[in-house]
Amino acid sequence: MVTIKDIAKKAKISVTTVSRALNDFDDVNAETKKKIKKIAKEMGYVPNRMARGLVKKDKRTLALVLSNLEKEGGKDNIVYRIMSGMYKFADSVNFEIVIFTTNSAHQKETTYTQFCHGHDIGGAIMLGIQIDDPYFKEIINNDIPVVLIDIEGYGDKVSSVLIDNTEASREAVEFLIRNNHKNIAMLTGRPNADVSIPRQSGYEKALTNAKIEINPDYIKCGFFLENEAYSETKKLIETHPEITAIFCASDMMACGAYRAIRELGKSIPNDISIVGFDDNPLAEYLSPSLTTIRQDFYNKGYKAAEVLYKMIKGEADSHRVVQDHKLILRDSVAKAKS
Amino acid sequence: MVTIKDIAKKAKISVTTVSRALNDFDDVNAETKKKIKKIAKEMGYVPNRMARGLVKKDKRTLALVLSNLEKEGGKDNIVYRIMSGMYKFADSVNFEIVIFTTNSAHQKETTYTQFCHGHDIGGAIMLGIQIDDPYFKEIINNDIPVVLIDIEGYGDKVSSVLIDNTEASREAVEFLIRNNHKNIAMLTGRPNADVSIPRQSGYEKALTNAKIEINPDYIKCGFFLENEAYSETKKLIETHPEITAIFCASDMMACGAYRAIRELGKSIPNDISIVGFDDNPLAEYLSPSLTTIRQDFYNKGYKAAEVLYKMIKGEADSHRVVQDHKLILRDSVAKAKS
DNA sequence: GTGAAAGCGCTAACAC
DNA sequence: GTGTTAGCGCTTTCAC
Repeated sequence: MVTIKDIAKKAKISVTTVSRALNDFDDVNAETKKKIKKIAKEMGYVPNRMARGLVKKDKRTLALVLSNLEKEGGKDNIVYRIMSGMYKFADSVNFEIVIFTTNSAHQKETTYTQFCHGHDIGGAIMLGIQIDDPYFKEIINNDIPVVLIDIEGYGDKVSSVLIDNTEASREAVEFLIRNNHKNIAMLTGRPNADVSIPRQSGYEKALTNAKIEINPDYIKCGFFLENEAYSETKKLIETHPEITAIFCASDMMACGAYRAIRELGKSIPNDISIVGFDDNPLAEYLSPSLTTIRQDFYNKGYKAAEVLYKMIKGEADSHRVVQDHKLILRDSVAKAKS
Repeated sequence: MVTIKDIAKKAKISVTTVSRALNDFDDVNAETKKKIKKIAKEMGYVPNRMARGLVKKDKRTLALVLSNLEKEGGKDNIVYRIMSGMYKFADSVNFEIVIFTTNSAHQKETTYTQFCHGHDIGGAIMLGIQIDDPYFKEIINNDIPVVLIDIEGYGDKVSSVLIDNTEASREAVEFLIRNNHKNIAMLTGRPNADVSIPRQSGYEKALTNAKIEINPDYIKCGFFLENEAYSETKKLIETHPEITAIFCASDMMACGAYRAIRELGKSIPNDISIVGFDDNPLAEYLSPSLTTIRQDFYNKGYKAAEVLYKMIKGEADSHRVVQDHKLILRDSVAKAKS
């Protein structure tokens, strides 16, 4: 492994000058600089991040805190897409990402704070964290900048990247209403997920705007889980056969609903229309293909990394980034028979 | 940030002893050790990985080399599941993983070797790399241990984790044959993917064993791509209406085949049976649900990390780890009409 | 413009 | 058992 010392020796010059040349300081002779850079290249020199990290205070590493990176890890590829975006940006500014995994249940002996100190972390992106997570408070109160994905947090070092969940849900449900549906049920997500509340508000708002009364019996919690959604849907349709449409706060729940409806011998969309949320890859392969709200997860990751970068650099304060969403029309919605 | 120096000061003892105590050396007084550990805990001491990494030669970091971590990144969650497994193991031995992304087309200025040196990498896991990748040779000839996923490589520092692709394919096609199919087509993967050859061999082997002649016209390359598979299937069925079954070397290609068959007004599995490969989450949600070969990707990642760990520790030489696979029976195969 | 020297936090000789 | 010293590869005062 070639070090600046080797270069110095070869160039018959001090390590100091080599260091300065390689870091493009102006107080070094143009000739010398050029020569040193050439030699460094020839010898295949690579700066050692550890050594540099040890002495410099400006951190070039981000932590990605992943909650519940579990065996099955959801059938979506949301985390993957967010990560792709993050890496894309991080790469472009030569930042590193190191992943710290946690789970709410079993606390590891290494805490988040310890992790950050041990790695000279400049900032962190949190994904999949929940509002009642023990980590949540710790992270928010930490002094290093944080970007939260899909969850709001307050503090001068805390930013959030999310979509307008209320608005998106409202659009989804309004689309159903425009298709003459009146008895519209909703499958909500985990109550401790920050997106669950606005998604439900959007649903309620749409109904209220259309002067449709909100029926609490129509609102069931599916915990973002397919199986939970399946059983809730089954109960829902059996007890309330008048329901003609269901808005699901995630595509995975829509999958569960599909299964329940099919088992009850009903047809989608003829008997019951469905709208999902996320546009996970499954959506277009279901039969019928699922009308849903699309989120750009790749861009979410990219933005999150960018916002974090700016906070670390001191170029930006904490703020909220609201991303666009889009209702994707497919085949799971039909006009309600009037 | 608290350092061993701080601890030393507080304990009125030298840094050396603190270091040794914290690292559980036996040549330090039990009393002292206990005291030091207590103080360290109280002060919330965390060893700085950089400082340690700088001075120790035993590397505790793995590189995960991800080829083509792209925007869309496939609709499967294979990479995600492999990663989950890797992190699980790495966590258990307190190893770190740092991700290096590459793509075949655009070479980054930082090469793999540079990356490894810059990070004091102990070993690397390669995912998604292809046999004709420029990186491939570089990596294989590098002196640091490598574990390849789904691709064979030779060298005394090179291990592979894979399934028996030939055998798996043979089983898949034999299942079709047992269902009276004789005119069985195959959609193969990218020719430069290492798994493509054995998967095709398995197909041919099954046919040969059953004394069915191999028809080259029945073998089409789908490049693991849905759209490619779609158009190839369409051509295939149009020109060879006698085909009653298609074996696809990936589930994504099966999706393409589904679409083509449906558009031709034929039914799955009544007119044409399909078997896929991977058991990606989509498989069970397709209509009809897809019979396919299941791979345990989580375990693949876990094993890969474990093998790498052992190589780094010098506890194992390079070797091949062959994982189990399983034919998952669903609804996309029917008995051929005789 | 360039170099000598100190030090980041830690570990590893070697002495005592 | 414990402390002293040196050094990992790099950056950064501060002289010259």
